[in-house]
Amino acid sequence: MNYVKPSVPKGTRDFLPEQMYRRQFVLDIIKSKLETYGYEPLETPSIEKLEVLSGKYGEEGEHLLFKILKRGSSIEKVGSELKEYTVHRIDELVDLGLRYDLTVPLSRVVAMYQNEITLPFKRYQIQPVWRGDRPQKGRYREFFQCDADTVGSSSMIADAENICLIHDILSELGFDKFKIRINNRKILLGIVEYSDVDSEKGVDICVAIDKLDKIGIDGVRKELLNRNISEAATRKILPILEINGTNEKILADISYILASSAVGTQGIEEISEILSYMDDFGIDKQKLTIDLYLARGLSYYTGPIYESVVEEPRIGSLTGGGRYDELIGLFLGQSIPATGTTLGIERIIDVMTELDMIPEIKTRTTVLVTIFDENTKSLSLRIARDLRRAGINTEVSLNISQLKKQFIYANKKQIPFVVVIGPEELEQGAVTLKDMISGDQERISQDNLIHRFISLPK
RNA sequence: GUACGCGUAGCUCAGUUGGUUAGAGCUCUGGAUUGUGGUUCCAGCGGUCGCGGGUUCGAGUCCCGUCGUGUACCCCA
Repeated sequence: MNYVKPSVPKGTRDFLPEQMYRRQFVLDIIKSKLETYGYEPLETPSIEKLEVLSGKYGEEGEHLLFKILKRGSSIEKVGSELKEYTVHRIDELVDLGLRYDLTVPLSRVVAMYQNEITLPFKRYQIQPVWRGDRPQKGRYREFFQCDADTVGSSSMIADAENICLIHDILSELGFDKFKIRINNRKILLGIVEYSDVDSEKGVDICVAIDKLDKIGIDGVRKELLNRNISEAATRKILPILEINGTNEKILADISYILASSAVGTQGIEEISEILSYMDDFGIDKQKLTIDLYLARGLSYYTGPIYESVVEEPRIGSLTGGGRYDELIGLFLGQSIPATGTTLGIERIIDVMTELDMIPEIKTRTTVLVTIFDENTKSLSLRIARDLRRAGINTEVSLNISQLKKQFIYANKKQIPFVVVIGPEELEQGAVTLKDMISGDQERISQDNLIHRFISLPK
């Protein structure tokens, strides 16, 4: 027989029940923490008009956008009427794209529903996004993100809250060796000003210095020169990357260097304001590091930026975010300040799995009610009904087979209790309850069965 | 887009300088045990060696191509 060899597209995955329990464990913690901060849920479509997505993610991001071919008559016209067809404009073939992140859809929503939304608007959103790059460790083409954003406030309290939220979530999930790296795009602008380079080269400088961790100071030097940054500018930039010490010292040093840059100075003030709020929120200072070379890729950030990393295993950042005061303006004509963070759900799950931080759950079913034969079937179903009405997660055997088979099933799924109702039990008005973990079993009255489970700890 | 690695049973893999009929563990099915799983023992099912071509008396093994997959770069969660 001919059959299709089953497979899923590159970089996508199925989540079987066992994996779903792991995901739910993580997501449940994240959701409840989000709600303690007053963030509210939002969902948006998987597909967006291309004009909404385009031009928001920089050149590289544009490249990774999944674009969707027109469908129905518009694409048939292209395919059927002509044997050969030259595409003159991309929008002849394509007018939609798959969601690339959750920030742009949020911005669109805010711009569209101004009358329904009360500012400041704090929302969270947990949905898949798509990127057309090559999968590798911790990278997929379809993956879930969780974003928490505050729209409509330029207060640094909002930024501090975001950072605090990340700290709380990572702690609650069981991470202790993580760092939150903080910087400010305004400081980076200040550095560009200070180095007397054309402002167009600013992006190149940021991309180069962002790699410090990976390629070291000499690597950055080469990278800068490769990107046609002058020797003189490079000499001014590199010493800034070597600033280290406590957060206070770093701020003092950089503010001395950038004293003549208004924007740089403002960036520094914002960071120290955030740090003071973090103190009020009771966040361990050891977890926060100011990294003057942190740039982050997305082009829409305008102010404080931050990401969190774990030392082991090396997998890149777990979360990333920042302030984007101009993005919503692209949909509105007037700017609305906003700041937010993205939690990389997949990476968090991958890391927690690797570090064995997620309890293994094979099933949430508490009890399997077996069926002995045709005569006892009805009673088994009634017992299952009673258990379910009492709120006990109950599975009932669907096939009448040897008890052995039914026990094997319970064992495989790690269902902790099995109820047997055979001819003897039927006659006595009893059931046999077996504890699959200890192996103990006892015969109890049908009335007592439910009480037995209700007294169990969940 | 660039570079490198890997494709052998459902899964994880072994397979010598190219040489008879391609192996193991796990899984699965049946039995030892017709009212009881997880341990043990016995038996069994399961392979176009990714695909196509080439070299050779002979290819799982060597060469070329192709597809899939993984890793690194770029970039990013």
